[in-house]
Amino acid sequence: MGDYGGSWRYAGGGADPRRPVSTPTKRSRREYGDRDIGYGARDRGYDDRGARGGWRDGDGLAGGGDLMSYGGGLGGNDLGMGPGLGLAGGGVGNMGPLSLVGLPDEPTILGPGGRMVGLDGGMGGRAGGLNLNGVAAEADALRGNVDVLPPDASSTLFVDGLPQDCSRREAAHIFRPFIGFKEVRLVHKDAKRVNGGKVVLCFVEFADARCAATALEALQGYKFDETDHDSYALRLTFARHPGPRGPARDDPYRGGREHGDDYNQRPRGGGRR
DNA sequence: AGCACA
Repeated sequence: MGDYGGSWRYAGGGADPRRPVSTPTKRSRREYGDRDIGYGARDRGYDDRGARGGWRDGDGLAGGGDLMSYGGGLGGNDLGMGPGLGLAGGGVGNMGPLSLVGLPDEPTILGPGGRMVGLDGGMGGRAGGLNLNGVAAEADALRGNVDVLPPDASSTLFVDGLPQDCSRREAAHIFRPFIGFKEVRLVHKDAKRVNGGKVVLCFVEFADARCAATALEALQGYKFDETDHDSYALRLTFARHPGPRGPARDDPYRGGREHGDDYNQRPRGGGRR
């Protein structure tokens, strides 16, 4: 591992100085590549509903970002790059003098700065930025893929399958960890079957459709009570009629776009602050 | 499948 960082530019003491710098970008790209983020691609593998891991990673690192909703892996890679580059930067700095001595006639090595010093300084100050940019670009590309939400996506989730004795607090507890979570509204209704008794429905409000989608994905099939007879499994869908409290005034992704969502056009100026 | 609150 160390050899990699050290040889960032001049592999093995300048064995092949002309060799272009091989950035770690490749590796990360590959990782991005086999990331399975297609929305609703598969049929609910609850097992990977390591939801837990999923949203913690992505959302936690996203930092301002509902944008990263689906990007559980993005954050990770992002972080991975950071340290790596830092090392590289350091390597360059240390190697600078050596390289100069060893290969005085290889200007390209010096890079845009034309001077080792310049390059070094540049790396120090900008390394993060540069590479972050690179990552960001890839993230953007990915995001294009991630953006795909079902036509009926909205910022409100409709949750069914909660136990009758589920409290609002209990329900909220499940959704609170997700980025963009706003509130949960429980509704007690009579079951279709007369014998059925009550059924608890739940509407969960998120900042935007993507946040909602993330939670939906993660919690789909969530077993509320593992020990129970049929072990309640949550069923989540997007609410037909996005909430009154308005899908967050700052929600640009509200509701299905390619959908004649006239009902989505309700006044959102609720003024809830 | 089952969708309420304003």
